[in-house]
Amino acid sequence: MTHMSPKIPCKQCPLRATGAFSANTDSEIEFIEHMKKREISVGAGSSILREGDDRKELFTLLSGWAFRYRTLSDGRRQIFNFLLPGDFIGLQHQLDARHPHGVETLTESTLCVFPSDRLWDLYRTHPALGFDITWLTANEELIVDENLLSVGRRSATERIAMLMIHLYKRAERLGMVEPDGLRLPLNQQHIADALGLSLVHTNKTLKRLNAAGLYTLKDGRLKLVNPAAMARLADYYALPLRPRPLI
Amino acid sequence: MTHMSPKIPCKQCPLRATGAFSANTDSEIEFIEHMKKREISVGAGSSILREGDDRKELFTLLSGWAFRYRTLSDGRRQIFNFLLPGDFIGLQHQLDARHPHGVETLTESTLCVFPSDRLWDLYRTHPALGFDITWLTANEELIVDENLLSVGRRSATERIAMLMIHLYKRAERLGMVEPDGLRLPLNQQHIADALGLSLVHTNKTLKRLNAAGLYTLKDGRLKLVNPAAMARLADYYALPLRPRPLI
DNA sequence: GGAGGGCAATGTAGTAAGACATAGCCGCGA
DNA sequence: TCGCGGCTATGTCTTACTACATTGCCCTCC
Repeated sequence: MTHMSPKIPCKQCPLRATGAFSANTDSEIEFIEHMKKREISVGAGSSILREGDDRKELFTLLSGWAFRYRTLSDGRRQIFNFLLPGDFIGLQHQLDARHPHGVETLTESTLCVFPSDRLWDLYRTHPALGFDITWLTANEELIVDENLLSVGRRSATERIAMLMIHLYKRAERLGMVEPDGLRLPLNQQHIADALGLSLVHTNKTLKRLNAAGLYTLKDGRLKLVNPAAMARLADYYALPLRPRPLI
Repeated sequence: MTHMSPKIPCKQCPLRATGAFSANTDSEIEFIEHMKKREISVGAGSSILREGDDRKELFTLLSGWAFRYRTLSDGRRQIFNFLLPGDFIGLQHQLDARHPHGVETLTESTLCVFPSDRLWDLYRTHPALGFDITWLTANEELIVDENLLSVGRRSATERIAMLMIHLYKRAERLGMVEPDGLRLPLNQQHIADALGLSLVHTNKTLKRLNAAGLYTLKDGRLKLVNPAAMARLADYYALPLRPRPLI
């Protein structure tokens, strides 16, 4: 399932070509490339990190979709966030001997793997990269805040509208939206677990939103028919599009 | 309401005396002290940051309680987290021109104020402090994750149990628990807004937990009668007690 | 071609939680 | 001493959401 891939040189990183990420100096990119231990490719539904793991590694999702979650001891699961290319994984690990959450892929994915014991070197020799890592962490927190607002205070309909528009915008920025829509690899159980809803209620609410003509979903391709109405429904406020760091 | 206080030298910071925080070198403490622009004291219910603010400042809560929240345009409010002494405020601001959330005090509080344009200097000249800031950010995210798990997947009873034990443990670590219990400056509306519940339902659930003998709350003093039962109810997992950074 | 698994759709019934209204308590200030 | 505002308490009614059960569709695998 998991296997090593030939290591793509960071200088030719396909993500950097999208324009969504901020530039780095040659020295910084060399450092990242040197720190990058290997690259792995995994299938859909693979576990990258398990809850309670003590693996000391950091990852950058290079391609594919994944999600971060945690389960209660009786099996109830909450998805914290969905991960898209460029997202950084594993920092929480610094806080505890074990990983507080799990990470699982939704599609075939490739990931860059970094040993976490090089992290301190990174801060010491390239403070700008250290700053970038803080940025990425703060950004992740911002998204979780937003999800908490959804789950805590939005209705089921609003939550789904919010999730759709939010994922759509994030993917759009990475150039993942194609003419026939966005390939959305979530099933209804994922949506339910991300939004704190039951599977059945998610299904019914999705149908209602669909019947209202707000979106179409054919063969896993999502199209927002009326993004403005969707955004209004969700009380969505878009952050300005600025290049973001990439490690 | 807000007024400047005489600046406490960081070396004699009362928080450092609690033992809950990790040590810093003299040079680091000098840098922090130099970066600290001023100190402010505010009353209970003061707004430190408003949603949408464009103030470019960072804060450390030196004493008192506060909370971080956001409101939807129709007024529904979600509290993301409660802030205790030592918590760092304002980093999200780096991501956008405006502050995505508000911060309000629950008690009289004092805060250290740092200009955010010194932040880059901090990373450059004291990488270990940069690392600490990442740590604090990741830690905040961890707590929000936990809250999202509560609001998304725990029952009302479990949510309240979780909130109580979580706040209790955090406060305990800072030496804020006194023989007659912990001074808890939240009202039921705060609890409701943090847990995604209505005020009425919060009230009834509190009463039930109280009747079950799990806690007592007299004159704002919280005591956990049976912390183990509370923890079991909440499926609570405590992070190991390690010293944490302080800026 | 049939069995089986993963997923969406739908009906029914039950319940946890919300909405609304009201009342009591307490501290505070005029 | 009275009224007022902030907070907790409680009752009743409603509903959004969950739990459970079933059906149907589309794959894939033998």
